[in-house]
Amino acid sequence: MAMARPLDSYSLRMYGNSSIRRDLPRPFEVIHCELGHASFGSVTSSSTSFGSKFRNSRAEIQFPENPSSESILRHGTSENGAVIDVSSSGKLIREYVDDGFPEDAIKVYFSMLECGIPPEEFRFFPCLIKAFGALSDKKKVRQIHGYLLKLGALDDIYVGNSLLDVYWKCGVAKDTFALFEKMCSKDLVSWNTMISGLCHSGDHLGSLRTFNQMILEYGVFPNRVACLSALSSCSSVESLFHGREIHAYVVKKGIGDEFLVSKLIDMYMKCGDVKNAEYVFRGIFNEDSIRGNTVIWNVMISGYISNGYLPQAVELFQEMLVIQIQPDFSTMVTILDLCSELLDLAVGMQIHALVISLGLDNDLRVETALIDMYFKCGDTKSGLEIFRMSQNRNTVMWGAVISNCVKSDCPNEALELFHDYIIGYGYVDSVIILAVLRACSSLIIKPKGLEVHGLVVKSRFDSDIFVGGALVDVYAKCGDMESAQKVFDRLPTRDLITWNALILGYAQNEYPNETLKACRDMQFEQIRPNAETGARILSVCAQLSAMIFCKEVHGYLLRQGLDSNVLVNNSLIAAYAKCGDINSSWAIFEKMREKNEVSWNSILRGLGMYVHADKIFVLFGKMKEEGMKPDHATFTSLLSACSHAGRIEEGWKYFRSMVEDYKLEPQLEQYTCMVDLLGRAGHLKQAYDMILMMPCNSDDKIWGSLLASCKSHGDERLAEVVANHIFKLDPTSIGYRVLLANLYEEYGKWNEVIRVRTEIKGRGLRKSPGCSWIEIKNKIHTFTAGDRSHNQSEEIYAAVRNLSIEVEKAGYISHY
DNA sequence: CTAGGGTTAG
Repeated sequence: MAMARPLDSYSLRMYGNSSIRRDLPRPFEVIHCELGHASFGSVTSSSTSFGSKFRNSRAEIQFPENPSSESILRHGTSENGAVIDVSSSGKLIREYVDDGFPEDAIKVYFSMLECGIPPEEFRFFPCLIKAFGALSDKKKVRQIHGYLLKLGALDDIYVGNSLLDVYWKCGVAKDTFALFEKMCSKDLVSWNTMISGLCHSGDHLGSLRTFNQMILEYGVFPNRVACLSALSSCSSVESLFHGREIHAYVVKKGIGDEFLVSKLIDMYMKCGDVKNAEYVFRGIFNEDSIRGNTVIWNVMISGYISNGYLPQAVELFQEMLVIQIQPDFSTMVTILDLCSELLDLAVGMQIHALVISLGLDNDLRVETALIDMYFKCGDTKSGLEIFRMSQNRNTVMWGAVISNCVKSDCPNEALELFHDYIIGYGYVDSVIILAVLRACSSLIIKPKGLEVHGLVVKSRFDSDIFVGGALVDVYAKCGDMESAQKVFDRLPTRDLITWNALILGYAQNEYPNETLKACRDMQFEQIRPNAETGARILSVCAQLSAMIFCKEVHGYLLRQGLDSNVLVNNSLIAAYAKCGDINSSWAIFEKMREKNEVSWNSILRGLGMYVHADKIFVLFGKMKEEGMKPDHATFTSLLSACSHAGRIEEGWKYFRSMVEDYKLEPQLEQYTCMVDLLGRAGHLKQAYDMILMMPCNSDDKIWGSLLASCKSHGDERLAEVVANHIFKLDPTSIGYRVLLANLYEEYGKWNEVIRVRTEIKGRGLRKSPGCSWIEIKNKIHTFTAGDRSHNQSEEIYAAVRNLSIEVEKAGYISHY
């Protein structure tokens, strides 16, 4: 993705703030004359001088058409008396261009002309063209192009080739092609300029096409320069076919120097052909001159890493040290990346020691890689320490530390660092802004999000889809879908990530209709959802127990060809079970060709709500047979099945097995299942002791389960104790107070009933009424007790009365 | 006088 960068000192120099060097020999006294952005000087002279001509010419360079009257002289004289000749101005121009002062170089040329030297004497046009190119102003390049055309200088192949190159560097591919077509003679350099220009401009296929055209249509055979560019293009488009052809050609011609060798290895690695990369690499052991080339080793190691050959990368690095190839900063950066990948802190620390002994610990890039390594290997403290001690921080290093803090689940730390950063720098880049937005999202802090949003707009990142997606996510997490939609609508383009952020926002905030609409709109834009989109929407379907929603999403995912995805199917199993359609869950489970642990856990959990416990136990046996490893979720499913069926014996068996056979430390969830199981079976004291003895903190759910058991087994004394535990955890708890009151009521403890009910009133607590809903034509209609707001409520209540009569006729006896 | 150079920090 394209990243906006603040202007650096280089570009500042290019635009406006032209620096004129004083330390180089300056034979001419210079006056300034405005010319577009850049300023030019010209020799002090009469009003008829050429300098005054381009002052009036609306930022156009006016090249002198006729030499001035005195120009019969071969050698001009400047005002301070220095003799100027063509060759000394040429040398000066070259010097200025090489040192990065193109404006001064151009001034020298004009001065030369003003001194009466005719342009046709000049033989440094390629250098002058380079100077124009360095101004990064395509208009000025076109002007010198026209000027040279008039002079007839374009017949010179050097001049043409230089112009080609400069056009590429100014990013005007169209003009380059036009010139290339018109050039009457093309040599290898012309072709190479085109091939490498295409390569650098990102048109790798065009680059390879030109390479082939040169050989096949024009019979020009490539040299090593052409091969280097073409190999770069092969790497980028991963064209192993072309790469191998070039490899063969290089071998046949015997032009394999160290640059070509490393490019070839790089090409094979980028194409995923590790075997051939190794083959080329082994060749260097026969060539003493290039065996010690560090870069080749670096390319080889980083190639191994990017192809996932981590042990080989380690081995090669060790070999490199053994045969004493000098590692450089790039080796260190690459190896630190390897440590991060391996999550090997011990080796990372050894590399840190090596970095210090090599004296590379002050290298900004190495320091940044060290910070990254420590964070990724889980040593946040050391990562921060290196950052704090670093003498040479830059935006990349700040980005490394801030984004790693967010990834390491320290969003507060990240926001503090960001605060320090922004005070010192005043601008942000996209990596930092993304990290900060993620921190806001995970902390759900909207004010900070709004502040960063302001910064996003100010820094002109508001049309960046990555940043936009992160902003949508922040607003969605904070529940402000209106703002999320606004940000989304303003994005110039949307991709899967941004759509996902919006859809999940609607889903998580329980807007099923908007969620589905967004899914349809995404489809309309021809963007296909990925498995994660599907899984996350389905988890919302499950949360909402919304059957129609679930079916529609299922159909949608089917049409998108995601029905064979494990993640999607696991979510479908859970969602259908939650919506009460266990048959669909089972059908999906049976049809799945690829199942993982989560698939088994989902179906066990789903079935646990509906079928006989024995079936669950059998299924668990099958799960083990298929080599699946039970985890906490598996045991939660098993234990809750035992609890529903009152199977104490099996409950204890699985609980013990979890600890002993699978070395899984029971969590609150599993303890809750056991307390529920014991309580339902009337082992109230045992259940109570279990809560007190378990190593984790209790919550209202585990106590609530026991309270319900106390109610059904009529132990009002324990109920009081249990209830007090709940009220201590949640003083405003209303549901459990009602449960307690009902318990006393059932056993005729009227004084206690009054006490609890008075407390409820005194605390101003109100129980939110129960609620049910039904889906009709993609709309969810909700109903609460006594609600008459629905416009068909009369008919609805009439239907309810009729149903009640029918139910009683059928023999149902209501408890109330 | 003109083309080109490998790995490479968030």
